[in-house]
Amino acid sequence: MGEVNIKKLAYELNLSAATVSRALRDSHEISAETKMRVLEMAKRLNYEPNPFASSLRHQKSKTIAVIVPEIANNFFSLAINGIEEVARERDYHVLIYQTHESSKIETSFLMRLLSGRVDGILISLASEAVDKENFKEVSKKLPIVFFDRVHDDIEGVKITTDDYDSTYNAVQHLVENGCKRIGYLRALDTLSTGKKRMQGYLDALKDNNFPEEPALVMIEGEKKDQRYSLIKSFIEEQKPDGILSSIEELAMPCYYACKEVGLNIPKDLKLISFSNLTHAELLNPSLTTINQPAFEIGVEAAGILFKIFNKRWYEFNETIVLKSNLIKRESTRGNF
Amino acid sequence: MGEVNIKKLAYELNLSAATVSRALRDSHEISAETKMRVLEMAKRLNYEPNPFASSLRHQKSKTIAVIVPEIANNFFSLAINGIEEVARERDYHVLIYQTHESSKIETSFLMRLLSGRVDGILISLASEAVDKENFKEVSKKLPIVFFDRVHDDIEGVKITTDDYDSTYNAVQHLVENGCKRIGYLRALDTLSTGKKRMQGYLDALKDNNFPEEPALVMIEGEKKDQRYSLIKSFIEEQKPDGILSSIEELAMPCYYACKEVGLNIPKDLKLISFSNLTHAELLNPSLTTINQPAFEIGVEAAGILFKIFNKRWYEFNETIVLKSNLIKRESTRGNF
DNA sequence: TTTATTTACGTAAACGTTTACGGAAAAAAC
DNA sequence: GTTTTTTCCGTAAACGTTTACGTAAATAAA
Repeated sequence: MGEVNIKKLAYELNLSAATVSRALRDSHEISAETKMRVLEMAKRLNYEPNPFASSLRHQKSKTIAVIVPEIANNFFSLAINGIEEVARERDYHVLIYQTHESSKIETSFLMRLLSGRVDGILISLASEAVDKENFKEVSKKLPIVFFDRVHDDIEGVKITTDDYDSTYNAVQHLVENGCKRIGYLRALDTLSTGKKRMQGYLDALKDNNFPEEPALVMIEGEKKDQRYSLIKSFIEEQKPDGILSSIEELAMPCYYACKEVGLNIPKDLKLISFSNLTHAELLNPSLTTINQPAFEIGVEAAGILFKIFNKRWYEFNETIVLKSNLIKRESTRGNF
Repeated sequence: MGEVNIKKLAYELNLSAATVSRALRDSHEISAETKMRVLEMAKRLNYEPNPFASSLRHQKSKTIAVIVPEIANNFFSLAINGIEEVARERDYHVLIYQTHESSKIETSFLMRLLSGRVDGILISLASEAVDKENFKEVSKKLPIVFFDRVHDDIEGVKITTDDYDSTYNAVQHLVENGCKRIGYLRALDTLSTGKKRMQGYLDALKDNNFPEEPALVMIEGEKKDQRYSLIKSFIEEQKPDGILSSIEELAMPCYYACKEVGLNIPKDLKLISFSNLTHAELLNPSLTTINQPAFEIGVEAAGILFKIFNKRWYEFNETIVLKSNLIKRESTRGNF
């Protein structure tokens, strides 16, 4: 720990600790000359205030927590990027936690954060079913902002994208390009994020007078290593001519599966997916994506959290919806 | 802040705060029965110890800082993933900071961390020239572990990959596949990480009796938005038949540039790059990569930091070198 | 001149936790 | 039965910072 503290400064300057403290915080009850002296000495001795003493006294930490399912994910790492930038501007610190989609881990993080270690939480929910009571408990004591992965049953401030419109428009795009059997790779189905994406898909089908066909919706199993084989048999059995994937992680295996099965994208099968892959353009074929403004979501989420800090936060209950971009590329090109 | 603290617990239990504290830490001088009572009450009242009070008292934070150039980067996000997992196992918290390659920001973070906010630092250096004195200053007070982006002139514990061998072998691979003019996209040249990569390239050329040709080394400019045009003119003017890129960010523009210029990868130009792209396999053509074990680097770096916590850390001065993988794919396939 | 106000600083308590020290009671040793 | 040891708990101080309160001196108002 830094050995130079306020007492040391005070001693060197022949002042009281109180005066030094006030001088450092530019209090009006300290003379300009004294302030000068204190500032200089502080600089000379490389004084850094002890954050724990401050936090203990102030009951605030100048720290926020970010809880996400995974860090190593194009969407979340971009969102964290945005969050970090906003936090840095305000001299806040960012703690980071990943749940690996486990609501048990998620809950344990939340409970630990009730200690006051952070002034607020930014969270993107794990896909596992959540305990709503928990969030009520936490949000009574701490401002929480939910982003992207949200749940309708949990009250609070939320930043999302236009999930329903995104899938609706994506299906529309597939229909326009001649798809007759549009499969949906479903994920996040415990969250409203997932439900809305699903609903957009369903409604678009209905509006195009497509028959209802539950088998065309592939539901992800428990284990990630089954994804590939699941998708492969889905393609072989259901023979879709278009696939809309609700997450990037399910779209990539489609490439491999199609190669394996001998299907050409987009000639035999058109593919479109939510994705924040930087180089979707360079894939073979380039992937038509629903691109979420991940960085902006992070900026927005952090921004609103700081707004909340300055007001009585429980008055907030809005949901901010940012628009995703449908970027049309080769994987959905041409008609059959 | 959590309203229930040790004093409250003590009051409810008719005990002193000291006894409660000791009971919670399972001290031997508290009877089994009292411990039970305390634990129960703590659970019932949802007691969470105030971390700032503890930290203030203990002079340690149970927190580590991770400083990286960018979070939204395949390599760094994976490394952070590894770090977070190790930290979680030990009930440590992870603060995250990004420098955007600016050594000024980097320094400012380091200085702020001297306050004792963290028990140790994991850092991957910004590519801008660094002030070594700064690090000496910091590392006198705080354990630092450097990973991947390291600097020989800065003493300390380091986790790197076999940068020299990686580029050496990559060049060898290009030579074996018939390349005669092998260009190098240089980056990180202020760091030993970059220097070693460069040296591996140079030595491999020499060992293959290639003439020295400085023009074949493209040096990155200041601005990132110039990358594409720089690379394009590099390819047009130097007409390399093989390119080795020292970072992923310089390899991707090659794809676009080749398309623009009308060169076929790998027929006209073979490409190989350091990269942690998850789906390098799916690029068009799939990219031959030098894949760094990013996750493991994170795990290793965090692991050694925790080892240091338990010993007198300034006795450590090792460099741990993990092996990268050369994954051969289409972008270097075939002979001319 | 007297009184009121302002300026500039010091004293001491508080934030919540931990721990050195002390001590009463119980248990063990003599 | 006395002494020593052990068990179990309380008191109080400390970590470094902040701030309510107090106050002496300087200035302004009367």
